[in-house]
Amino acid sequence: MPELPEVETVRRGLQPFMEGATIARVEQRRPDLRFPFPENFAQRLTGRRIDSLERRAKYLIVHLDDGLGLISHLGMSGSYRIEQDEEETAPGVFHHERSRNTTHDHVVIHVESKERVKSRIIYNDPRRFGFMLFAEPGALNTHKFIQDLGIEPTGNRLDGALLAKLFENKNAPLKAALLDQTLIAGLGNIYVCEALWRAELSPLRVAGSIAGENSEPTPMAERLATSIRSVISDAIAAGGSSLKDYRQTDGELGYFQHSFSVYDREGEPCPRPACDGTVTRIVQSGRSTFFCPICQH
DNA sequence: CGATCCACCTGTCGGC
DNA sequence: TGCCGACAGGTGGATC
Repeated sequence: MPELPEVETVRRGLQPFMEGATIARVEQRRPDLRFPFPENFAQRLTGRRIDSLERRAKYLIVHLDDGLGLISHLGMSGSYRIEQDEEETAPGVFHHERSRNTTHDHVVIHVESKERVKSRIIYNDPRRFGFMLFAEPGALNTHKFIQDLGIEPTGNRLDGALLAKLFENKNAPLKAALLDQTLIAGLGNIYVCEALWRAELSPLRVAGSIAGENSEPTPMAERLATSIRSVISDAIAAGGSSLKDYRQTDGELGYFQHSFSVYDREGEPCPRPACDGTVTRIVQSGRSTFFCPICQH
């Protein structure tokens, strides 16, 4: 599930428990996720204080007090949750906590805050497409998975002119160009579909066609840049999207899935006022694309 | 170099 | 019920 807004939601959920806290113990319950864990994974984390928690594209980066960076990617099905020891429950009072599936809890990080509050930060990932790696001190920006990432679609740096420049001479369809993490970093299948719908642009259109003749941004490039920024910002504000049983770190569901205009809405009427199109599903480079063939050109 | 495809996993859902 | 195939939020790495 996790695209940029979901990873940002996870970062915000973990931050109060991690920043300034000390790692007391790490349980690594299997040798690998998508990749093997680094040598001495648990040992190198144990005893460290956590300086800060950063997000870059869909990566979470935990900055430790010795300069080490823990790079965490959630893949398709990774999630974090927080657990704390419950208050003493009165005898005979049945505790109605939702039973949790702990089958795929692969890493448990035991932390203690400055106020001596103890928490467990648990990484769960059924499909194990996620991974955890180290960036050695000072080497984060030259890490092979980080160094080629493109511009963040948050803030206001991504405008029509920059987008036109990025897509200039690209023959790939817009859908593929928007998913290319070396151009724009953090968009995934859902938010690409949603941004293209907002911009009234077809996912099949050649990416280079939105760049102007002499690098002048076209109205299409301006619309797409605005749409990308708005859909990402709206999704972050809603706490991301919950698909399947994905939840935020506090167990709350994100709400943005209720705001999808086209994603996973095959056969429904196009929600654009005065458009009588039907949301259609096609497959592009092996993945579903949802769009309205009437209003998206 | 850039552009395309596949592999990596488990779980769920719909159809028969 | 049960079985089987299709599909799911991503992307590194192989291959052309």
